[in-house]
Amino acid sequence: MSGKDEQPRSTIFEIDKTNNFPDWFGEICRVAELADIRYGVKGFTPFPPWSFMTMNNMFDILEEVLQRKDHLPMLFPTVIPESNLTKEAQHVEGFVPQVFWIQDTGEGGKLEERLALRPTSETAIYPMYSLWIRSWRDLPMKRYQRCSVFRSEVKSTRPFLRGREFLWIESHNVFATHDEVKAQVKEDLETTKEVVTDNFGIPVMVFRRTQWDKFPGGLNTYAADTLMPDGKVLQLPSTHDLGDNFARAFDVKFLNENNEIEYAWQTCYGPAISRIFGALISVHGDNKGLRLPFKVAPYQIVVIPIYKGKDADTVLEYSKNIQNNLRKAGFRVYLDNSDNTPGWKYNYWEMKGVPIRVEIGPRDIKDNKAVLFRRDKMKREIIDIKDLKKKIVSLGKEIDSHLLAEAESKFVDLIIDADSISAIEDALDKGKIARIPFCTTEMEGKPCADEIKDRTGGETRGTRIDVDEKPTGVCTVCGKIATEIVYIARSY
RNA sequence: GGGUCGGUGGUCUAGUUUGGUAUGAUUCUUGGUUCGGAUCCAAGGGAUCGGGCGUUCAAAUCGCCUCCGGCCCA
Repeated sequence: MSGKDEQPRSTIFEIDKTNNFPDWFGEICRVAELADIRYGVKGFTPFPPWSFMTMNNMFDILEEVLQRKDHLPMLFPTVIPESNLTKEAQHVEGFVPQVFWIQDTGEGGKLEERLALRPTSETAIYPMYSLWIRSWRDLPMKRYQRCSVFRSEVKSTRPFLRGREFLWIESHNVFATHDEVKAQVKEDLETTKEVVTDNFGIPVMVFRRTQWDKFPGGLNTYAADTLMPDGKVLQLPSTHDLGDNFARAFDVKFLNENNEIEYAWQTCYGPAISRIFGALISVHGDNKGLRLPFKVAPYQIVVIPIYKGKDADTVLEYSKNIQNNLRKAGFRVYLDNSDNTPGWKYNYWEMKGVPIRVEIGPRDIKDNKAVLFRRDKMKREIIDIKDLKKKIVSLGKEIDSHLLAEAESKFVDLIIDADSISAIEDALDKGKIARIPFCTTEMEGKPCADEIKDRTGGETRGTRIDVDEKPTGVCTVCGKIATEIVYIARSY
């Protein structure tokens, strides 16, 4: 055995993410134990610990930001009576086709009124808001709930990206004026940026959606899109200016300072953590598996003890001490003292995406050193054991900013200005996003968007609100004076 | 919603053309061996072949229905 021409017999995970993204996604869900599609009900999947722990960390970060901005948590029932669900006409049209209904109980019992599994909770919450809000002194009311919602999607479902039950936070806010609503929308978009980009390392572009693509029943929808490895965009948190439409439908009124009754103004904001998790693994993952940000990884550090028979006790005890010390310092640490060989453990935890690995062997103990490995760059360094905590703190930050920087690099040269439908198609075929002057995002512009969709497969994502852009010239489709610049992308 | 391919121990898979005792690997359990990039050996466990109905002496295999999944298109 020369040992030189031996190939590794197999790998725990090795798939070309860039050229084979659908396979990559399905396999990583299975191998890393993120979602188990064997449950047997379309669009419903159990989430094992590895994905759920990560999503919980993501929820915690989001809730911390919301609470810092004066939103209070609450929880409503899962079911909504049909009469409430159908109070706002456009909302009905938008959501009822996707509703799961409960109508029976026990053996042959019939409910007097059908109950909907909430597809979103406006129609559950606002009837209660109508009771809870009496005076301008009750406003603003800023509340949110962390829950799952149910939508009978007709499109093909995928774990995390499109499920029929998904995990999210929905924030429902009530104000005395429309100006406050606009300020809340801005705050929500800042929250999105802080949470999704600064904490999860996922860059986004923020759009005001077109009138034909807004939240059913609202005035305007604002949404963040990110870019997936296959060149398609994915909608992440969206926030909605509901105007006073729902207040009128659900009778949410308050007495103002002049003792006059007024309808309230509302917003809602719905970051779907399970979907953001899908984006997170897709954006950061590489051919060897997951690369989880330090801030959200269930285990931030895995300690791998390395020993021959006679060293076992010493090395194990030493490793346990390191684990305890790191835990005391507030890190999430796992010590892998299973029977597998070190090489197996390296591959396994790299596939799982643990950001930092500490290797401890007899040599290191003797020299007061440790081997520190970072998953994002697959690089090792040998450090003094006394510097361990300090190094981990700085390395954790470095990993997260490196993951973000790498993701942002995919946005460079992403946008191509197009002046014709064939130019749009060209751009999309290259995996780019097309930017065009457009007649209008009011309903009158829909035929132009439909034509683009038919001929290029691209969807009109709306107008950017995180950059200032002024149109010149005419609509790329109909030739009327352009009033807006819109972006066209293939999407999920 | 349209099209298409698929479903066989926990996982991956052979077998389906030509109906007749279901193949191999891996995982798992036990014992030993090994441990700085997937140790090796031995023994053991594990499947009413997605579900239902039909054809047949006989169905993983043929037919119909259905559920679930992958991919492509709208």
